[in-house]
Amino acid sequence: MPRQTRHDRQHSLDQALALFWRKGYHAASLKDLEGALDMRPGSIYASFGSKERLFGEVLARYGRQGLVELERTLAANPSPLGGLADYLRALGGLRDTPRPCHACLLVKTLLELGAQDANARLAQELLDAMEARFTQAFKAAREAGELNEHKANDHSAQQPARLARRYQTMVMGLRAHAERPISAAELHELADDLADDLLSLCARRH
Amino acid sequence: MPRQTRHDRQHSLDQALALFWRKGYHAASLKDLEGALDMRPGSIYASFGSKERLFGEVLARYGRQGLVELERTLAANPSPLGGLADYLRALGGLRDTPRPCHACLLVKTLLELGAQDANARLAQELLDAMEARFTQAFKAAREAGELNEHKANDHSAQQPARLARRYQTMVMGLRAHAERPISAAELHELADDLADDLLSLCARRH
DNA sequence: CTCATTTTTGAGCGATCACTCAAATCAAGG
DNA sequence: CCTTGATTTGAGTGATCGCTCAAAAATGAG
Repeated sequence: MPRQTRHDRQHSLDQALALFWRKGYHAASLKDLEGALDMRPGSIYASFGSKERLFGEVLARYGRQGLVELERTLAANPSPLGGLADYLRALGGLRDTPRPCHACLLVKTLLELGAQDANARLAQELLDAMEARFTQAFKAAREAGELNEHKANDHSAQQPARLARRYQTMVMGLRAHAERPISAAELHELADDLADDLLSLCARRH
Repeated sequence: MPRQTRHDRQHSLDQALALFWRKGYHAASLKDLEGALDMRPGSIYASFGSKERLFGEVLARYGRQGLVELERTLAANPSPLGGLADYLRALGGLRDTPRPCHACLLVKTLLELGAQDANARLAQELLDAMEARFTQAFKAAREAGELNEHKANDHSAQQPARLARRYQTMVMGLRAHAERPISAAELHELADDLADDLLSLCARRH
């Protein structure tokens, strides 16, 4: 039988993720990858095909992890709307712990590579998946009676899909903001304010 | 006296802006710039010093234009809060007319270059200037009695500076969203919803 | 026109880019 | 142990990167 590989694929992907997340796709060179993965070019190409395909795998992994994290946060709160507020508040902690980067890799990729690139399209699909999960949560919130009922008709801005889009706008804006050199406390304040706004807008009295 | 230059500096900067805005800093090569500016390398370097410094001038120009546009929108509405809502709604038109890119160049730059880069720091300063202008507008709104008074004390989320930060979060998120392949109508809907949320949050009854 | 001065040109610089492949290395089977 | 076959290596590929500079072109003064 063939010898077993020296490198763990998942671990390599995590190392590549940290590098791409920090430096962006173009600025991360193969020399950088050699260092991050502790692999020589030949091994990298044997394992992943090309820088572009490696980045695609990294994106998919990142997106999957993000969805899992969202799912965990939502599951921890019996109230769907409360769960969404919790998720926003949790993003306020982005600067509490060291990270490769504070902004969302999917948004970074979408902005850096432009809408034509194959990996940017993958990033878009993953953002769509997040938005779909947000929509599902807002639907659950409506069914739980957590939304302002007199506004929740089919033509109002309180539709779950439209709420989800605004919610994602807040998440994207918050994470872009997190990349600016503001303090951890300021970021928490911003995230908490946004969470309060969400609750205020959805559940305010009529 | 010396011969006059064949190229208009401002026009060259506009061409460079379109290129950098569309492709990003790293992906825009000097070959691309030669085409966009209709100048050969020697002329480009004689005029602008380096790709990095040229990009810095482009950023400064973009930031100045953005501030002017904000000022114009705010001046067109006697109500400060209404002006801020108008500015959000106007961003909903980003997909109505062809553009090099729909996202904000300052955010693109901040995310692509990382917080250490000199030009990323310039982008941050320009974002700060925008946020400062937002704060000024919210202060004017408070003085005009357009904010929910019982919440506008010094420790509340209704402080102009905190409102401005949330407002900028919405703008950044909206413009990042604009880079996704959504229709012009959807983008208008999102922008209008965000504008309504802003009015709802600031001026809702108490 | 000639001259003086400045701008513009573009071939070409060294460095680095993503990537290849023949050879060396290593693990498992016999 | 040796053989087998997949894995790993790293020097080297051509292409492109940002950039330079001596020469050519262009302008205004006299």
